[in-house]
Amino acid sequence: MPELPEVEHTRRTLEPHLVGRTVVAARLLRRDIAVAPGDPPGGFSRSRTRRHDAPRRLTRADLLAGERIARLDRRGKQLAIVADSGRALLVHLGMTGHLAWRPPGDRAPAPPHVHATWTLADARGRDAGRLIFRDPRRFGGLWILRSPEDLAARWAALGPDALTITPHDLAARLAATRRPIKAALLDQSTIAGVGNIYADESLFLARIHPATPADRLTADQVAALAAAIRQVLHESLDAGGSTLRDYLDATGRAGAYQDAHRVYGRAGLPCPACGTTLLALRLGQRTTVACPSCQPEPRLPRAGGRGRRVITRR
DNA sequence: CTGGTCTCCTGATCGC
DNA sequence: TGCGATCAGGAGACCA
Repeated sequence: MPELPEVEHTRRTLEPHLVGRTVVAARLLRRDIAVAPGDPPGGFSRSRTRRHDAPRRLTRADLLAGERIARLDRRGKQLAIVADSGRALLVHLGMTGHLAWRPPGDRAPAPPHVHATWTLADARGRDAGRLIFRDPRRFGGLWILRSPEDLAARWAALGPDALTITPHDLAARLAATRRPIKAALLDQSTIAGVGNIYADESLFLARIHPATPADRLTADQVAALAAAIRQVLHESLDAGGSTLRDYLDATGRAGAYQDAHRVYGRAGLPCPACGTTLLALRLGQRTTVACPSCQPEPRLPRAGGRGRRVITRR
């Protein structure tokens, strides 16, 4: 669900309620949403072949119980809750994950699919509410990190953050791959934070066809794309993110950027720039919407004289 | 190595 | 109204 703007907006709405607070109790209601050091890659329950591996035991401190929260960091779509001790919890929201802060004395019944909760206290030990992690579809999860080095190691696998991407950095990443630009943008090791919505929105603004091989973009196109990515992400952040179905920030408010989408979810409707009917394509297993007029198909030399269609119309 | 496909899971929506 | 098929904002595993 959430891409960079939604995660960053969650971070900002969570920050005043978490930083400086102490976790007095943590509850993990489903062990299989947490990944600890020593668990198989991706989590003990997330790999079919290793499904039956025994989970490692978790300590109270692994879930930050007894720890004071120093700050909230974000890289791409990942949010890190970092304690004074250097321990951290890395949160992936996946498609339907949600972090919510509930005030002290909140009596609302717990919704279904809550997988973890943290009880907070302020510096004087008074009740400071609770943090709740909910994720119906369970594509998200928690990564337990025991040191700043653990966090640095995980983030080393991510590309540069999309919110501040420069043409220079983007060009370097894109030159290394022949995949369609849309697929490259969705790969978090290329650039961190762009998902299906903002990939389509950025490519439209930059007037680039989503099937264009990444290494064939001109310098001008890469510069336009970097600017478009930053623009779209900032616009969305200013609007509190996009709420298609599930997304709410940490205080329960929906975003408004879905009303400003130029192409995402608008196949069959007129292009906002030229009026041509927007087309839906299937690219990298993901629905992709583009304007056939504003984003013309790249002219490619046919390797060996045999053309191969990269795009399938739906 | 690279890049394409499958899969994990729940729930909303649509067509019949 | 009921029911099955299809589709979702992500990303790791697996395969050629």
